[in-house]
Formats: sequence, structure tokens, C-alpha cells
Amino acid sequence: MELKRTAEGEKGFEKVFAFLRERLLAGSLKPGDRLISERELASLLGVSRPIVREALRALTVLGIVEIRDRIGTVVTRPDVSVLNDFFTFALAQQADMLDDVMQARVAIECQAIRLACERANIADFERLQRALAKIGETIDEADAGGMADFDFHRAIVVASHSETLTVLHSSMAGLLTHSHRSRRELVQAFPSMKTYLIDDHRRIFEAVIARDPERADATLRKHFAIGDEYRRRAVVGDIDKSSASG
Amino acid sequence: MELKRTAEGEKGFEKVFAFLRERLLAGSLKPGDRLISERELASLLGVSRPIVREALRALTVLGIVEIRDRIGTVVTRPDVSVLNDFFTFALAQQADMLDDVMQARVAIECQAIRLACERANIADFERLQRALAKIGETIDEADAGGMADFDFHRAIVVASHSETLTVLHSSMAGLLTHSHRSRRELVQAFPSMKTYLIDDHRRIFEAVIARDPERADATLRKHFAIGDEYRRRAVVGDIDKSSASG
DNA sequence: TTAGCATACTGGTCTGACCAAGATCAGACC
DNA sequence: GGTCTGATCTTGGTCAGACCAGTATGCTAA
Repeated sequence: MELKRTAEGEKGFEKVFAFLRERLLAGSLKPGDRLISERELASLLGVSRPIVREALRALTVLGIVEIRDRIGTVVTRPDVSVLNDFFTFALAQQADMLDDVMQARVAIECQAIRLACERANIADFERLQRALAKIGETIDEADAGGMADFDFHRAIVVASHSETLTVLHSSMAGLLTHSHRSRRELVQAFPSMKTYLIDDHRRIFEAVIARDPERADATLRKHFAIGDEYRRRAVVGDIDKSSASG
Repeated sequence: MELKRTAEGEKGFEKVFAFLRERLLAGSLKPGDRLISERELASLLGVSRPIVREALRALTVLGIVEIRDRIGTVVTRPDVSVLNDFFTFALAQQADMLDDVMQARVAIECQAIRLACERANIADFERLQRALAKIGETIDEADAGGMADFDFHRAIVVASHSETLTVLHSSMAGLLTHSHRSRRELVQAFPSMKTYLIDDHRRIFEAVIARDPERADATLRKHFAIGDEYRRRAVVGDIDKSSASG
């Protein structure tokens, strides 16, 4: 379809990019390999060095390679930061996407917790337990509390032993950190939130321990729903906007 | 923490990239806007044009801007292709990631179907129904059948009216298309798969129509599980590997 | 054998230049 | 006066060659 890559008809950048893409996808360039120097690449493909740099830079932002100053360019294992950047930019231009990203996060986490029920090992359990304890300890602190909350949820995803889920989750995590924090600041406003936070997370933890995917998923979903409800109430209570038009 | 962007201490590329990132994230550069020319940007930031091009190219592969030959560089709405590229590269270097990506896909789709139950409109229902009909019609064709299957699942995600979920789903879709196809080729091998494919999808459809998130999610999950089972049986039957160490 | 230095090599960047084609505006023509 | 045409300006696309600053290497001298 859109192949014929590395043929002659391409512009400079495309040529270099396609050349590298080919080797990368074919596997002849594996993580850890060092590419030939920019100069060699340039003369090899009949383009100038700036063009080669464009291509290398492109692969860099995709997290495929890493340009090391005065050392060379090496192939790396795909990195999270790409998705992070993407979501960051995407969100900046469409702020309404935040709820949307939250939905994706819920999706990832609920799937992760199901897998975690099957795959979690002792170390995962311990990590979860530590995170759970931390939540209890930092219940009155906005910053530390938010982080503890985040750590717990991340521990769930890590326990799924799925790299893709982990990558996706952490790429969205940064963006949702703010909402995490602001939610945490509601603890003072809603005293009932303390028990919600502690009990919910404990129930989630117990479901994972019990290795009961259905219960874990359902409990986690409920947890998110209640969190949303708190946030909604806070908005209405504070600003009292959107009171019209039901 | 890691700010101080656009300060003086940065290297050329970082300076330009940070400069643009700032405006992009702050919103002073919105989709549709045209950037100043490369030359202006270069002199403005005190770097050379090749460096500016690196930065612009970086933003291009991130799907943030589009460089139009002899026109200029314009800000675009974030595009799916980034994630597509990323997953493609990532998968190429870790083939074992395929099951992992499948998990992510299940995650997205199950969340999407829940949202679809709430948000789907008549048009969505019709699209689903058409896709469902197509599945029945093409049940004996590998290619068309696979596409019909794929369309149905995509219709679910579209019906969620969540752009993020849609983006994530479609970015993984291409990669899983092969497995879709190969699964479809099993139809001949397992006659019972016909009813499985048709009935399952109909049940899923009905659950969405009924706007029953729990049932929809559960049905969809079961659908995936059975599909996995078929695939597993096919592998065992065909190749009979992994028969030991059950 | 080993310590030390010269050198080749690497990425990082700049300068200035050329090309092709879209954008613009002045002048010519209707 | 209005419209069309073409010269010119501007834009991206690219190249060639050069310089810098460290790294890596290897050769030489101790």
C-alpha cells in the first residue's frame, strides 16, 4: 500500500527515516545497537548531515533511539515518554479531553486489576500493602496523600505484569496528577471522604488478595465512581455553576 | 522542578523545542495557527535553521504540527499516527508484547462499551447493526470477515463518544489486524466458530441496545476469552507445541 | 609494561548558499 | 476601473563545508 520505502522517489528526510525504520522493524537494528555515524549515514544515503539529524531526532522523540553526545546513536527500548508527550500536547489543546483521558485510565486500571488478580506475586502484594498503609498515614496531607493514592493505583497496574498497560497508565498518570491533588484537597471539605479513601482502597486490596477479578474490577469501578461524585459535589457546592439546564 | 524552560542554559534543539512546547501547552499556539518561518524562528532564538528544523520535525512526528512545503508550519490537532508508530516500533522489538497489547485493547474496548451503553445514539446503533449484519454475510470469507469483525468492534468504541479511547483503540487496531485475520482463518477449521462469531456479536449488540453496561462488558469479555480459547486450541492442534509442562 | 599524549572520530552547531514553488503585489491590458 | 499576468518575495527542502568539544583509540616514550 504505502510501501516502496527506501526507494529512490523519496525526499531526503523520508529516505533516511524509512531506511532506519526498515531496519528497526525488520529487527536488524535491535535495542543496544549503535548506529553508524551521522556522517556515514549521510554519505551512505546521499543526503546531508542535517537531514540525517532530522531523522535521528524524529526517532529520538519516538523513543526509539537515543543520541549520545560524542558517543553515537544507539537503539533503545521504546520509552513511555512519547505517549506522555503526546497526551500532554493533546490535552493542552483540548482541555475537555481530561474526562476522556480519565475514562481511558479507568479502562486500563480495571483491566490491570483483573490481570493482577491472576498474576500478582508476593512482592506485588507487599507493595500494595505498603501503599495502602501510606494512604492511611497521609490521609490528612494533600500532597503526600495524593502521592500515596497514586502509588497505590500504580501498584495495581504494576501487579498486572503487563508492560503495555503500565506504559499507558503511567503516560496518563502525570496528566491526571493534578486532578488527583485537587481531589485530595477535598478531604478537608468532606470528612466522609477519609473513610471512603481508606475503606475503598482496602476493599480493592482485599479483592486482589482474594484473586477475585470480578470483585476487584467492580470495587475499583465503584471507587472511581464515588470519586467522581465527590468531585461533582465539590464543584456544585463551591461554584454552584451548571445549576441550570438540569 | 524540571522547568526553567526557554532559559539560556539549553542546547539549541532543546531551546527551540521548549520554546514551542511552551506556546503549545499554554495555548498561545492553537491548532490551525501558522508558525513564523523557520528563518525567523532561527534568528529569534539565536540558533541555526537546521536546528529549528530538528525541532519542527520532532513536533511533526509527535503529530503536533505539520510542515507544509513552501507554505509554512501549521499547528494540527494531535494525531493518532504517533501512537501507531510507537506501538509498531515497540512491537517490532518485543514480539511478545502482542498479547500485552491485546490486553490493552480489551481494556479499552470494555470501557468503551460501558460508555457506549450510556452515550450511544441512533446512528451508533445503526452502525453497529450494519456491522453485525456484515459479520453474518461474510462469515465464510477470511478477509472480508476479519474486516467486518474489526468494524463491529470499532463501532463499539466509536459509540463510546470518547476520543481518547477511540485514538488508543485505533492505534492498536492496526497491529492486531493480523491476529484478527489469522483468527478468521480458523473459521474453516472450527465450524463451531461460526455460531460463536455471529451469536457473540449479536449478544454484545443486544446488550448495548439494552443499555446494560454490566452485561455488555461481561459479554464482550467472554467473547474475547472464547476467541483466545479458539486460538489456543488452534495452536495446540496445528503445531502441538507446548504440550509439555502443562 | 605502562603512562601519557596526539589524533581520529563523534555528536552539536553554524554559516551561507541554492532550488522550486506558493503568495503577493504592481503594472499592463481589457 | 477592474481583472489578469508576471516579477519578486517568501517559504520550506537541502546541501556543502566548517568549527568546537569531548571521547576513544592507539602509538610513543618512559
